[in-house]
Amino acid sequence: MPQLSSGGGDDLGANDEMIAFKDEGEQEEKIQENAFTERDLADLKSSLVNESEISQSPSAAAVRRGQHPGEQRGFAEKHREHHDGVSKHQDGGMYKTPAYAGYPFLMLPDPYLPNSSVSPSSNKVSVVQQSHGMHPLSSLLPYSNDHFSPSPPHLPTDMSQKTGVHRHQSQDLSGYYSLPPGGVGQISPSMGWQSQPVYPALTPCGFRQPYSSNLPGASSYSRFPHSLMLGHSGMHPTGIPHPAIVPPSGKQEHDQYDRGMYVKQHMEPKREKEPKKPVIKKPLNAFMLYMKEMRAKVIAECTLKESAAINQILGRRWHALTREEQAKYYELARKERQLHMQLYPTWSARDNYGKKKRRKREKQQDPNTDNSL
DNA sequence: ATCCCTTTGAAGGGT
DNA sequence: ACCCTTCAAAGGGAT
Repeated sequence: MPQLSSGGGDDLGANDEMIAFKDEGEQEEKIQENAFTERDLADLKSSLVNESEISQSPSAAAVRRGQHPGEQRGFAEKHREHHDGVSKHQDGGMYKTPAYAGYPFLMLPDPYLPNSSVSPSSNKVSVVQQSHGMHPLSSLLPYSNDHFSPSPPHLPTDMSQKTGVHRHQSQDLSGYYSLPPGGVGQISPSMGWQSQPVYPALTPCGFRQPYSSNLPGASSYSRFPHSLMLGHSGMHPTGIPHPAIVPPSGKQEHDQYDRGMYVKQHMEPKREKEPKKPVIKKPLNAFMLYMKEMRAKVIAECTLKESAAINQILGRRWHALTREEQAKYYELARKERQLHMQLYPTWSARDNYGKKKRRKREKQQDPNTDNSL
């Protein structure tokens, strides 16, 4: 699929090309597992937490994707092939599912808005956040805007008016991202959810539920904290506020749920403290975008809270997605990278190295004792 | 208060 | 080209 830029297309983003899945090799055995018995399902249900290696889901995914002969190829090839077959119909069945109850991109900082100058040289971008602004990328997705339209209570709906910025949702996205013509439109979900039963069939979550059902649930939906959707106090050196910019204090994701709260927390404390350089975070990859979107749904379905467990589910669901479904997120991620690159041309992922301490590095050193030398 | 966990993908550096 | 490491989100749990 061309526009996924297997090198071609745009030279901005790194190839979204999908390297073969880590567990792609497992698919051999998965083929044997095609006879996925109910007993397996039962086992899975009871031991999903640990069975990420067992990868039933990938097998399930294999079953779904296995409709095509060349199932064991790398994902890039799969994508390529799939996009050859795409563009049949645009009804986007999958997107109609309530699972996509609105996409975070619908609310974005001005830099992402059509009329906002994305050019790094412009400082005129309003810092005020739009509540019902439409992300240019959102046009990529059939997510109905009205899923998000009832603007969250904590986000004043007239904010856009304050900014004096009007957005033209109908404007051509490619204009903002310098995308190759047709790059956007080519993403067309075709297969829809008809083949979705894999996971949902298992259980809504296919997961053991260690928690009682007193979860925030629906409230989680109202705060879709996409990195691109909410404003921050972070400011790009150019003056352009960008969600990727996080105040040195970090923890942006927790604060951004409620802008009011965010402001409150950041107005008084250490005002005169030397303004350390804001951290520009990495653009989200396809899976991260998918997680952001689906996390709330999984939480609601599975009454889970632990992100580690949720992420396991999301990881399996990710593999269970059809190529078309995944392609949507790959494309979004590609555009995020493009935008990120436009906003912060000099930024490097390396800039954030060491910001998270060392984490598991030493952990990995432990098991293998050869590091002891 | 900080780090871990857990997932996939992107990116950078080393070989 | 390939391999390894780190980070991106998330939030409960552990330290």
